[in-house]
Amino acid sequence: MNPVLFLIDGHAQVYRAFYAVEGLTSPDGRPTGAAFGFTRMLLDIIGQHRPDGIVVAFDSPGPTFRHGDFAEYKANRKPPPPELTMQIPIIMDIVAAHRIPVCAMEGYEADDLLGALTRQAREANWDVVLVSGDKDCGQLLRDGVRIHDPARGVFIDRDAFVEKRGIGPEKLTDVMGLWGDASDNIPGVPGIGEKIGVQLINQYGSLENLFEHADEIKGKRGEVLRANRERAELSKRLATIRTDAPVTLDLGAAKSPVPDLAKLRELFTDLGFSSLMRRLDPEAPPPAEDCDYVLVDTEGKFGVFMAEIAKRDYFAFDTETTGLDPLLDGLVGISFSWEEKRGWYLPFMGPEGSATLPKAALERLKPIFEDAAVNKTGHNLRFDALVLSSAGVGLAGAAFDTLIASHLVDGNQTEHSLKQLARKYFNVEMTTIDALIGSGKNQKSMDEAAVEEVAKYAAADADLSWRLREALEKRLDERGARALFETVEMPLSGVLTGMQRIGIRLDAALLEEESRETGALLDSLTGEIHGLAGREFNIGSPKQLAAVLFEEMGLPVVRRTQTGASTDESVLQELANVHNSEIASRILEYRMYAKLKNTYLDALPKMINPGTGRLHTSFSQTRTATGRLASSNPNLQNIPVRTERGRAIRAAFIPKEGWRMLAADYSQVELRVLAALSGDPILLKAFADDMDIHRVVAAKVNGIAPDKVTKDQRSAAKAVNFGIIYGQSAHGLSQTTGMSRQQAQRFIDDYFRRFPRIRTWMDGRLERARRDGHVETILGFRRRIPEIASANQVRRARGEREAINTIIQGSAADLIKTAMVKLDRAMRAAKVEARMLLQIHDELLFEFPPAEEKALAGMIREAMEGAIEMDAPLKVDIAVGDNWLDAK
DNA sequence: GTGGTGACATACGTC
DNA sequence: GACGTATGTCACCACG
Repeated sequence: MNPVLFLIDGHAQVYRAFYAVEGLTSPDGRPTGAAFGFTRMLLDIIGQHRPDGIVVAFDSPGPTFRHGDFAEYKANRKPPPPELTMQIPIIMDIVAAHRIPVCAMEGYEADDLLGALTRQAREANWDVVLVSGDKDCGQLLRDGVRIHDPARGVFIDRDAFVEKRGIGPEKLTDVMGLWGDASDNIPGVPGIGEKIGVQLINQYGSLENLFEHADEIKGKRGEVLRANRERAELSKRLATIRTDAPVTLDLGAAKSPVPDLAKLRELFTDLGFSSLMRRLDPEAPPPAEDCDYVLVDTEGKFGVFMAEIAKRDYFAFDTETTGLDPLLDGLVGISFSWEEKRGWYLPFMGPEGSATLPKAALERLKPIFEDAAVNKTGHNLRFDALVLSSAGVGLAGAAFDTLIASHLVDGNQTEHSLKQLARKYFNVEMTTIDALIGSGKNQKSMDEAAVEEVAKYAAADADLSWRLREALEKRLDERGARALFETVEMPLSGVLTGMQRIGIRLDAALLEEESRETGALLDSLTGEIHGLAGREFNIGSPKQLAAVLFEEMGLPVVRRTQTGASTDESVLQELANVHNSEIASRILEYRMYAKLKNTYLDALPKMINPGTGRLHTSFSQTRTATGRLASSNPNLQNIPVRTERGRAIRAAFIPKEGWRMLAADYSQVELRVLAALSGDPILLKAFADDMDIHRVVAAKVNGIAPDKVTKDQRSAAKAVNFGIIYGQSAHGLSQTTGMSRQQAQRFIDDYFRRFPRIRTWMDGRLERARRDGHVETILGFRRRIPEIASANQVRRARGEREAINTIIQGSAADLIKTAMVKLDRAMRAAKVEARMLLQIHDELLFEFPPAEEKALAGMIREAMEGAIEMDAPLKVDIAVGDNWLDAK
C-alpha cells in the first residue's frame, strides 16, 4: 500500500473555519474562531486519518497569472474581514509549531500548488488526499488521488465524482468553461449551467470540439455559444489548475511531522484553546518530572552545597516565608537552582523536631547574595529582596526577574504566576501552595509544613524560575525588549524595593481625630437621610437606596445599571440640581464622607507596620497594560487631592522626625509627550515658551488671543486636552464637562482643525496598530490591541482609544521610570540621606534632612527633566513642606 | 440552619 | 484611558 500524503488547501479551510466558528475570542479578546476551527480540523485529520505526510498550501497575496489573463478574476471577492486576516499569522504559527511544511508562492493560488504537489507525489508513488471543499479540485482526481471534505467527513474518489457530476474529472474544466464559477467571477457562457454544460461536453468530448461543431447547434443556444466562444475558452483556462508551478515537494519534511508540543501548549494557552490542549497529549495529565531536589539539613550537606554554589557566578533562588508580607513575615527557607531539574533547599524553620540550619548558615550565604558579580534569577525578586533584607541580608546582582520579563513579553496578560508560566512554557503542573499548607481557616504556615515537602515545593520554584529565564530571554530578544528590561525595568525593581522597605511615616493621631469628626458628621447625615426617606435603610446599599429614591419617593430614574437603577454620583448630582432633591444632596455628602472614612481615615492607620511604625505600600511593576506602576496594600497612588476635606488627609503623611518633605511633579507630562510624538508646532512652541498650555489651546481653538481667553474657555480646553490623553469620545467629554454631546463634538472638531498634526499623528498610529496588532511606547513597551480590528464599532472604538492612550500614558511612564533609575543612582553616588518614598505616576515624593534640600532638588530636576531626550522640554515643579499637603 | 468565603456589581479615590 | 479598595449581595460550601 502506498503512503498517503494529505495536502491541505489552507485558505479554503481557514475561511470555512471562520464562518463555522463564530464569536470565539482568546482570554485577552482577540478573535480566534478561524484559528480554532482550523486547528481542530488539523488535529482531527492527524488523529483520525494518521496521514504519512502533510503539507499545507496557502494563497499568496497579490495578483496571479490568472489576473494577467483576465483582470476581473475574483474581482467580486470582498476583502476578507480584518478579524479573519489577523488570525492568519496565528494559524501560521500553529502550522509551524506542528512542524508541517507550508507551501506558498507568489503568483500562484493554493489550487495550483496542490496540483503541482499532487503530480509530484504521484510520481513518487504516494497516494494523495486533497483537503479542500472547492469544486475545482475535482479535476485533480485520478487513481491514487482523493478529495476529503473535513466538514462533511467524506472522501471522494474518481468514481464518486463521476457518479455525482455525471462527467469524468478530466472534463471538469471543459464544463466549467461553459458553466463558469460565480464565486471566482469566472464568466462562462450565459444561460448555460452545470446540467447543460455536462450534457454538451459529454456529447462533443471537449470544449474545443464543441466549438468546431458549434454551427450544428441550433436555435438560441447555438447563437449564444458562437457569440461567447472566447469567453468560454478564457473561462476554461481560468478554471484549469496548473500542475507545473515551480515548487518542489519535500516528502522528507512532510513525512509524519513531530509537533513542537511546548510551543503548541504555549499558543493554546494564549489563545484559550483549553479543549484542544488535551488532544495534544493523549496521556494527560503531564507526567511528573523526574527531578533531583536536595534537602540541605545537616552541616555536612551544607558544606557540599556551599562548595557547589561557590563554583557558580549565577543561580536562581526563591525564599519561603511564614506569610505574604515580606516585611512582617519570617524567613522559613531558601531554595536554589542553577541547572534544569535540579535544586537545593535550605530550611531555617520547620515543625518542632525537624532538622534546620543555624543562623550561621545564612551568614555564610550573605556575601554571595551581596556580591553584584553573582548574577541572580528569581520570580518576583522584590519580595525575596525584602525578606532577605529583614533577615539582615542584602541583595545585589538581581539580574533577571522572570515576573518582570513575562510582563514585558506579554503585558496584556494579567497573570504571571510561576505556576501559570510553568504550564505555559513547559507544560509542567506545579504543586499548589494549598496542596502543601492547606487552605481556608485550617491553612498552616510554611514553617509548620514538613520540611521534606517544603523542600520539594521550594526547589521546584527555583528550578522552574531558572528554566524560565532561558525561555523568557529568548522571547525578550524576539520582542526587542531586552534593553528596556535590563536598563530600566530591572534597575527600577531595585529602586522600588528600597522605597517599599523604607515606607512612609503617618500621623495616625491626626487621622484618628479626622475619623471621629467624620464619624459624627456621618451620624447626623444618616439621621437626616432617614428622616427625609421616612424610614431607616442601609444608605451604603445601592439596591436599598434605589428602592427608596425611585420607588418610594418617586424620583425619576436617570440611568440604569445592569441590575437596576443607577445611583452613582452623576445621577445624584442631577437629582439634586435638576429636581431639587434634598435627599440626593445629603446622600452625595454622605458618600463622600463615608468614602474618606472607610477607605483612608480608618484603613490607613491599621496598616502601619508595627516593626517600623511606618506605612509600606506594595508597588507592582507587572499589573498594568500600559507600563504604569500600581500601588496596593494600601494604594498610596489614590490619596485624595480634589476636595478640600479629602486633601486634608495628605497632612497626615509626614517625614521622619526633624526632616522635611519634597514633592516633584512633572508638569503636563502627557501633553508634552503628545507634543513631542506628534511634532505639533503650536504645542511645541507653547511648551518651549513655558506657556499655560490649556490657555494656548483655548485661544487657538476659539481663534482669539491668549489673554482674551475666559475661564470657561480655558477649562473646556483643559477638558479636551485630558480627553485626548484618555482617548475620550465626544460622549465621554460631554459627561466630564457637562457640555452637550453636540457642543463636545464641535469642540473636538475645532480642536483637530487647529491641531491637524495631532490628527494625522493619531491616524498614523492607529493605522500601524491595525497593521501590527499592537502599539509601543517610546522605550518599546508593547501592548497588543486586538480589538482594533473588531468589526463591532463599539469594540473597535474602544481599541482605538486604548491604542492612543497606551502610547501617551505608557511613554509618560517610561519617562518617570527612567528618571527614578537615574535619580536613585545620583542619590547613591552623592551619598545623600534623603529617600524616595512614593511614585504617583507623574510625581515623586521624598523625605530629606533639611541640609540636603538644595542638592536634592538639583538632582531631582536633572534626573527628571533629563530623563529621556525629547522634542518637547520636560518641566518639573518642586515644592517642599512639613508634610505631603504642605509640599504642594 | 448557620456562618464563612469567594465572585460579582457598584461606586469612587487617583493620575 | 489606567488602576485599587470599599461595601453590598448572592451563591455556595462545610460544619455542627
